[in-house]
Amino acid sequence: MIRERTPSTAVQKARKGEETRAQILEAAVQQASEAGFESLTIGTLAQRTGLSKSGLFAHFGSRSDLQVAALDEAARRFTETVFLPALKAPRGLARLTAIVERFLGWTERAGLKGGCPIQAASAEYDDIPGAMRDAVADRQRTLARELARAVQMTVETGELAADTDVRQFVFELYGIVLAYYHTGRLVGDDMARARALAAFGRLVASYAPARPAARRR
Amino acid sequence: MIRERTPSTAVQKARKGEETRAQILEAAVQQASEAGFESLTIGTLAQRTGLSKSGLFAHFGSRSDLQVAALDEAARRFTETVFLPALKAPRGLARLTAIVERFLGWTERAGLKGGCPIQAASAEYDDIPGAMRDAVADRQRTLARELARAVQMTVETGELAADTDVRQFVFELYGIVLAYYHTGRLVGDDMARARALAAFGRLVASYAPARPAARRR
DNA sequence: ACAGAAAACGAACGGTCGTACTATTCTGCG
DNA sequence: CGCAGAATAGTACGACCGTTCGTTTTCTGT
Repeated sequence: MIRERTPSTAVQKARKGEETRAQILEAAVQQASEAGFESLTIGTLAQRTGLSKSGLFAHFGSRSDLQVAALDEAARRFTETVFLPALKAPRGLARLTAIVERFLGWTERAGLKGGCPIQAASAEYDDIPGAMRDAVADRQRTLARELARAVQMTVETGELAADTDVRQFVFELYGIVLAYYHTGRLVGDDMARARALAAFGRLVASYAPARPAARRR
Repeated sequence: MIRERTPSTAVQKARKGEETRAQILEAAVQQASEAGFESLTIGTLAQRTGLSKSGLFAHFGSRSDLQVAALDEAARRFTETVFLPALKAPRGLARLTAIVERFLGWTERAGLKGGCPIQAASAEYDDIPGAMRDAVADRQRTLARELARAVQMTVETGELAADTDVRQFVFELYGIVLAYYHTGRLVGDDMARARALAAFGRLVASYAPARPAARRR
């Protein structure tokens, strides 16, 4: 992976092939964001990257592998854009709120022009067995687990009721995010974001502890 | 298929062509439910219905028209399966609850094997200008309006707070439905349904009037 | 029963799809 | 510099795509 001759630049140079591969994935994620993973076609992508069909194809064993790789790349960016920065906030409600705020419209922050690729993949391959469905189901499980962890911590800081059903909370939280993505194109992003944040506030309030405990620390 | 002149049955027989067209749309909606509208291909559909490609094609001017027709048919079934029966419940919370209960898993009740076609279309064509996007956006607006009407009635019966932000309520309600569809394939339909109904109960409770008013009538 | 209309068919089109194969060009190390 | 191996290009393939068109079959109204 890491490669270097003279480390003149901060970023380590990969071998040429990996660099090209990264460029392809960049284009692929962009395309998937705009028109779904089913629109990831070898020819279109080759044209977009300036490669020949066969040259591009050689980087992945098959179209399916390319799609999965693009999904992985999208997930990597999601983590990088949403979760990692939110870890700087103190655990508990602050961090959970940071996650939600970054979750809403993360694609824009990540430079994607369309919607959330992971959600797109989820909708596209829900009922179609294959490598893509397996990959996307795996990603969704990971996401749910990480959200649950953040919620659990918020319970532990006393900012949510001790008897909070964490999975139920995550379910409702994810619903808000989905509604946000769904509504965005219809009523404008700002409005959708405001509605989503309001909904999140109401959700937190409805799970508030009986007698608000002092926050730890 | 079946054909007759004398109207011995209650249902008036359409001309042969319209009957075939209906069969095609039946197959198309089924297919869209299972694998999305982008999977609606002339060849596949012809094979499914036992028609020739050109024979099928003649019923619609283009693939795009076929897709839109399939979406319209799906929407018709949605109304038939979800809204119309719920109108029998008295206006207010009872009717709203009936709508939600029928909304969850309506595809199964309508005989579809996959997910909700309308939601699939929504995800697929969000960012792709064209006839399909226009059609699906229109459907979504109609749906939001009808949900808002049911919620508004519930406010008027005093079962929701008088200062309820109806659009916000619909936003959150729709999020629950989306989360249900999204979670269903991951954790099983029963579990997802239970979570969705619990979330709906919590949503209603969180918008409860300050001092619960007596229900009208 | 028959004529005219409607419906369905069959073949063909130019394209694009994913994927093999081989050939060429480039890159990085000794 | 030269050479091995990686990276990319080129070409060809069979399959399917949506669509067109002319023909044939089936229906329908009288």
